[in-house]
Amino acid sequence: MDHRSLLLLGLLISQSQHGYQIHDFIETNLPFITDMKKATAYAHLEKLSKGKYIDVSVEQEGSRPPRKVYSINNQGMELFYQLLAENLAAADTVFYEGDIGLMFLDHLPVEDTVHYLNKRRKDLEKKHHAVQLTPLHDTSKGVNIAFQHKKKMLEAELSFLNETIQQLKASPDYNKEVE
Amino acid sequence: MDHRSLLLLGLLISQSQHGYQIHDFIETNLPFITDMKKATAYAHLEKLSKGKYIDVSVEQEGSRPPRKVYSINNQGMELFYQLLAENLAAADTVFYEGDIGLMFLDHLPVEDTVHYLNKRRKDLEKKHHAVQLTPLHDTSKGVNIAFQHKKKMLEAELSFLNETIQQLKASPDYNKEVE
DNA sequence: TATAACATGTAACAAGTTACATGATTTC
DNA sequence: GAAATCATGTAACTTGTTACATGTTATA
Repeated sequence: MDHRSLLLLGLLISQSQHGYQIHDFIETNLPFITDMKKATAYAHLEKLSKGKYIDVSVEQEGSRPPRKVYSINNQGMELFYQLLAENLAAADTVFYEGDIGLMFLDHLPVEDTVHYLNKRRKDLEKKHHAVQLTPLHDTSKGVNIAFQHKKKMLEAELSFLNETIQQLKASPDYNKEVE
Repeated sequence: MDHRSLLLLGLLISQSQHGYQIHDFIETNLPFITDMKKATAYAHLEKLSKGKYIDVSVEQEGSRPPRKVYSINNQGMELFYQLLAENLAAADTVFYEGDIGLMFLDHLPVEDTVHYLNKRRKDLEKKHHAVQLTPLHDTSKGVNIAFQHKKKMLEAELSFLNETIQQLKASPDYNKEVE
């Protein structure tokens, strides 16, 4: 909730924008930070606007669909700083759905577990690769740090997975024939 | 969704249990794996029961409130293996809310950012400490691995935070007087 | 000429949480 | 005698997603 408003406000600081534009920016540039959907972005912008945190002005080019251009105002800046402080100061609790599968790997033959975890690793490598390739045309220090964080966490996942797979393969009841 | 059913089914394999008991177990033993709420657990158990994946029998001790004891059946075991395979094979996409704050740290004086991130670090250290202290009376290999994963991810967070704070402190416009 | 991109919005749906209701028993 | 624990459940609410409706303009 809060972090979505923070994101929208933050993006409006660098320039006034309309909803479509903001969502488009998020989708093409920040797919590793959030997957906020269009309808959600529009709804939040309207809510921020109703709360007087952002101002609206309707623009229109020719007979193209009119666009609502949002600009952050003083109240919005105050809210931004408040949300930013809260966000920076708190370590959000992250739950990993994948941990639940791990909990029950005793119920499978080691070979099967290794087979599935190898798939997980491939999946992960693809994601890691994608983050690597992200163009950082935005040279903002902060955005860079956020990307570094994301990359580091993916690498931790990858290193954990590799260790775990090795460990399982080293177990006495692992049948090497299946490879 | 899926991972919640997987968890409940998995816990029912080791023993038949009633909802209160299962939720109690989760709350006291798995606070780092999930924070599934009571109402959610009950609802999922009822859904699994309606889907014929688990059987119910009502027990009652004296005049205490009756309890619905759930047992996993063959259909449930099949579902369990299917959900387990899917869970193990997929790397779930994790978004870190904290990344959004990081993105905008350019908008604050470095000293403020450092101050907030130090708070974040304390918060994180507390969480890391708590995981460290978790009693692993359950000696299941899988549960252990899941906990190791959680621990490793927290350590990656911590290491990232330390590096980032150091980096910020090393920036030319960081004023050491404030410490 | 079809379809993708531009631009906004709404209604239905999905999933989970909060808060409460009920009522017995054990503990402070 | 009050409060916590045991045991289940429901209704209202929150948040976000999916899918669609609308209509123009650029592109294939």
